[in-house]
Amino acid sequence: MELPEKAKVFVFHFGEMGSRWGFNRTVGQILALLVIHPKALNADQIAETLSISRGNVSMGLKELQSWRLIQLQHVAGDRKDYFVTAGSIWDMAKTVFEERRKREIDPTLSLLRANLLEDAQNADEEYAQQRIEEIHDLLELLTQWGDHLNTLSPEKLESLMKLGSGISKLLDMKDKIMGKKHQD
Amino acid sequence: MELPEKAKVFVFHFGEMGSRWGFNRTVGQILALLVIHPKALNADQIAETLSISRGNVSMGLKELQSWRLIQLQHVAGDRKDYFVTAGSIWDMAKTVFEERRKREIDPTLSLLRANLLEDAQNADEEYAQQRIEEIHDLLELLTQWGDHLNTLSPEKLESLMKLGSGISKLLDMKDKIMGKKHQD
DNA sequence: CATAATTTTCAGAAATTTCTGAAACTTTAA
DNA sequence: TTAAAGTTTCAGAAATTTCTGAAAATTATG
Repeated sequence: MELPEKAKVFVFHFGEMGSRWGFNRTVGQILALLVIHPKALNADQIAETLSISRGNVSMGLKELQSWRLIQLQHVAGDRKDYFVTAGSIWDMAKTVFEERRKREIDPTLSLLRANLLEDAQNADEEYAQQRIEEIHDLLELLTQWGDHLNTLSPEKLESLMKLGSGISKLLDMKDKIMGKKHQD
Repeated sequence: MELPEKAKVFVFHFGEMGSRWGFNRTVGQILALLVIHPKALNADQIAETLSISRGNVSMGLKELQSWRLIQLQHVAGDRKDYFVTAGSIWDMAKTVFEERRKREIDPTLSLLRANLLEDAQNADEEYAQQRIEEIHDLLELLTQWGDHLNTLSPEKLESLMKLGSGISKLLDMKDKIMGKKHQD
C-alpha cells in the first residue's frame, strides 16, 4: 500500500518525534499510520506500507497496546488481526498523559517518598532532604491535579482550558465568595 | 567528593530517569547533584563525584544551560566556573514544561499547520486531514493553556491545582453567573 | 487430529547514542 | 606577551537501542 506524499510526511514526522514522546521510530510511524488511516490495518499491511520487518511490527503493536493507544479489531471472514486507534484524539491524549505519568513520575515519587522516611545525619543531608521534599510535594500535587482533570468530562475540560486569562478572575471571585477560608 | 548513600540513590535515579525526561544519564546525574548540593560546584568536582570524564561534564553542563536549568556562578578568588540550579524547584518545573513543549510539541504543530493548508485530493485524504486537524486543535489548545498557566503567580497556580474537585463546582458557578453566553 | 495460517520471540546485525580523553582553544594574570 | 589555568571540541571506543528474519509458538480450519 503506497501512501500519498502528505501522509508520508506526517507518518515520518511521528517517527522522528517518537523518541521524544517515549517510544521508538517505528512505533511512532505505526501509530501515525493508524491515526490517519480510515480503516483497520493488519500487521502485514503495516509492514509493507512502512517497509519494516514483520517482527518489528509485531513488537510495535504490542508496545502500542501496552500504551492503550490501539485496539485489536476482528474483520469478518479474515483470520488476521486488525488494528485501529483506541478512541478519539482526546481520548488518546488523555491516555498518553496517564501513561507518561506512570513511566516518568510515579517511579520517582516512590523513590522520593522512601528517601523522606530516613533521617538526615548532618546539615548537608538536611539540605538535600528539603529539596527532595520540595520535588516530592510538587510531583504529588501535579499527579493529583492530573487525576482530577482526568475525571472531568471532555466538555468541562475544554471549557476550562478555553478560559484563558479568565481563570485568574475566576480564582479571585472564588476567594472573594469563600472569604479565603478553605485554602487547602 | 564522596556522596552519602542516600544522595547516591537520588542521583543515580535521576540518571536512570534522564532518558525518559529528555536528556541522557549523565545530564540527569549532574542535575540531581546540583539540586541536592548546598553549594555551587565546578566541573572537576562534578566529574570526580560522578566518576565521569571531564569532557562529558562539559557537554552535560552545556546541555543543562540550554535547558535553562542551571546557572553559572563565579566564586570570589577562584577562576573556575561554578554552577548552581536556576531558581526554585517550581521555577525549574516551569522551565522543564516550557522546554519540553518547545521540543515535543512546537515542531509537530508547525508541521500539522502546513499540512492543513493543502487540499485533500480524495476521501482518504479528507479523513486524514480531519484527524490531523483534531490533533492540531488539541495541541494548540494545550500550548495556549500552558502559556496562560505560566503567567499565573506560583501562589495562584498552586491554589488552582489544590482546588481538586472544587474546579468542577467553580466552572458550574461561572456558567450560572455568565449565563453560558461567552463560550466561544 | 493434522496442517495451514498467523503471530511472537529472540539471537545477532545494524544503527544510534553516549562517553572518553587528548588536542585545540580561550581566558586570566603575572 | 607568555604561560598557566581552565574550558570546549571531537574522533573514535563503548554502550545501548532498534531492527531483521528465521525459527518457535499459537490459533483456526477442514
